[in-house]
Amino acid sequence: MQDYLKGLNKEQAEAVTHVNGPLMIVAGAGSGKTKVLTTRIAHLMNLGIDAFNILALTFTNKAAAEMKERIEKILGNSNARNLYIGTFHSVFARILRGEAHRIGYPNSFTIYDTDDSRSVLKTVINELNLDDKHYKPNVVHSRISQAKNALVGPAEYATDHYIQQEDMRSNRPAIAQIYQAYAARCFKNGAMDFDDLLLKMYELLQTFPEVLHRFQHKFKYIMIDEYQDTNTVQYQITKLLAAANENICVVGDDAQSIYSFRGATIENILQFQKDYDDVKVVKLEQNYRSSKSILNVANEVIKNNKGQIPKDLWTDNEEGEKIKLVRTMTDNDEGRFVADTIQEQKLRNHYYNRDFAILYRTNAQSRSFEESLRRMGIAYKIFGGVSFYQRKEIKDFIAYLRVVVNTRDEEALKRIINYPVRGIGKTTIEKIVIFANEQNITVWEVLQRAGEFGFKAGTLESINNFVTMMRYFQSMLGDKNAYDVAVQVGKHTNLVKELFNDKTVEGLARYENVQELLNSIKEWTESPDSEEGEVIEKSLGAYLQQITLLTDADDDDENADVVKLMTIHAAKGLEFPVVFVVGVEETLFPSAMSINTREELEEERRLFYVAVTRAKARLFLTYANARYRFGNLVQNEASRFLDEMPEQYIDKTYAGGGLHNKGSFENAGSAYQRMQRGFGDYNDMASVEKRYGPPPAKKAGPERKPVESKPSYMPPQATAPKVVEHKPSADFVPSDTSNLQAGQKVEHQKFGFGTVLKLEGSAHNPIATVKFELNGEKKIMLNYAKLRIVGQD
DNA sequence: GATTGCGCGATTTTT
DNA sequence: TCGCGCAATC
Repeated sequence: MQDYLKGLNKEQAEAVTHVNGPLMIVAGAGSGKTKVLTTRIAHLMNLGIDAFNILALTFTNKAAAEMKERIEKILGNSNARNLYIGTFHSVFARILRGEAHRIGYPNSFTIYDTDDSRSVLKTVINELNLDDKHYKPNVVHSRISQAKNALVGPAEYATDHYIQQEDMRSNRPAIAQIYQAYAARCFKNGAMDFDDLLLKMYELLQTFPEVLHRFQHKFKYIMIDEYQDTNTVQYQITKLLAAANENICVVGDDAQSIYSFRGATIENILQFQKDYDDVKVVKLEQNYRSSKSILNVANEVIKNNKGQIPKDLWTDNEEGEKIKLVRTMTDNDEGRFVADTIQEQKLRNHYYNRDFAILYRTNAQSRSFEESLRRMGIAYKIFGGVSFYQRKEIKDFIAYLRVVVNTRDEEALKRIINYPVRGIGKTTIEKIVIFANEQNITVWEVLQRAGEFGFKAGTLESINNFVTMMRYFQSMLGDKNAYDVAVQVGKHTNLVKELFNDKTVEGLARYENVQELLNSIKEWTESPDSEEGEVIEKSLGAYLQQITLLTDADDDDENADVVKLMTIHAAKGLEFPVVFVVGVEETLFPSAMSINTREELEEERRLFYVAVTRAKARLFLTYANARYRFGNLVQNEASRFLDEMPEQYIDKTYAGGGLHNKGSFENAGSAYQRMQRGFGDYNDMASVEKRYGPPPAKKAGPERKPVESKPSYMPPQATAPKVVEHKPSADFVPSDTSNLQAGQKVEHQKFGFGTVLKLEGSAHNPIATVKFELNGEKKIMLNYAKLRIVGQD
């Protein structure tokens, strides 16, 4: 027997050693699923199966990276490098990078993230003369996304009776039309959104049998993690790929299916046994993660869901601590309680920050925990906030790179055409877009042939300069790597300089972020290629596609000693010694949006199950009597899920308000009684306010320090004054600036003293660039702003 | 072109 | 309450 098989229990070993033919692993929470998957891959390779022939699909990049790492460890060599392991999206993006031309996209197609998609939708909605207040881009987007994930194209969408009825009912009959226009625009832009990565992959395999055969032959062994969360497209693609060899292994747990909003259907896992003959089914039912108390509570709650695959999850672990159920007065008290408890647990049980996780239903709940943790000086990190790549300055920079790689990308082109300012104004851009639409050519083509469209001489010159610059960047693509191109872009566009000259607090942060971006491109460029066989492309195009699929959860630094804050969704697949599940209240968890049907409610319950089963040793569930929502205090009841938990594993506590409630578990009895009575006299808002004071304090001033210095996860910046105030001289009289010269010293009423660097713009609309002593470089329109000429420099 | 001030809507969850 | 889009000013 191989060494690596020794640490497995009977069922795990059974799953690992099943080599050929379909295999379904029903893996309960904490049952060693990742171990089985990685060991199985190692086993396959040990049997002589080539790494190039193995495909493993996961739901996060992080899960993929972890798998790779663990396989390498088992094998003791780096053969794992050649495995195709990744998320559905990233693996398909990589394949499409070689094949997209077949379906009319450039191979260097752009990947649109959610923001890009919404922005294109907004454009399209306006072009159709529809009201974007009524056809809200995000509503429309989710509708289109659902359709794509269910393999429903624009044509079918428009004719499907049921879909049309739904749209009529919500009074949005034009969604079909928008869908059609949106798809056409994305295509014209040479861009795919997240859903397209799946949809176009499917179309590719459907339309080109030779491509299908090639990949069927290549991926002789297919493994899919979190199968319960696959949607229709994903299901169909894997079915196509697996059809030739039927060596497909899926791992899932129907009790942890929490992505139906993304089109995932639990049917896929239930269907699996019907799709193939002789499906081997292995159930992993021993939990190695959690204490008995925790597991029993989870099991008991999930029993309230109907139609589960029968399984009996058990553990040999100790009974452990009871689950602490804690009620607080407000969300701020909840934050304080959690921070206090973390501090106390660190002292009492010698935990590190990294042993704690705070899990919530919605991202918006993180605020009170951030504040209390910061106040206690406990380092933390929020996962799933605004990603680094979503920041404006980063998106601007990346937009240049995107256009360089794919000139069809109108979305990016519009973003940068006049940024930094180069005299191609709003009106000009509107004209350009109209020309492009009229002639059915791309915006870039209009720019290239600008001479034919009768622009004014000045405008034409600006356009031509822009085109020349972009062509210069493009000319480097062939022989320069991603980093070199990016550096040139930064230089020639003045982007970097512009940010450098902005000396405000935000300006500095933006400059640092762009530097950070350049560093990351460099790092990526220099990271090792695959040793043999496929060389991982280090082109700019490959880089851009890659980063769009990154989320900030992916760059988790395991070693960082920080408390982790994230949504329950983001916590799936992770485990922590001590877990706080917070905000366990009606309307929040279960969410008010999800209590209308049994299906929705059951998904919320599964989510609760996922949350509870993340904990290894200690679990705290907290909920607040009232919380601030949009500025007012709103009352909530305890979540119904709490009633479903077996009492004998629960320790109920009331952690009152204020800072002096440490170790208040002693008064559990009376608190419990008060809870039973529904908190009697604290039940009205007036007394809550009276006792706990007015709404939360204003954000602290500029002294607020981020706990971590990494730019991508800085807590929200306090708003520092944008302009360093200048008090105009008493004798301030605006000068006649018609003969202003570069080099002259001037005073501005608000910006203070500065030196004129250059003059541009037309005679009737002159613009001066002035470098102010206190506020950096500004462009000043002389027609409006008043400058006093102080003298020669 | 850039800044400021006002009014309004927002909270599910993610690749 | 907060952040964003839009209109009004410099």
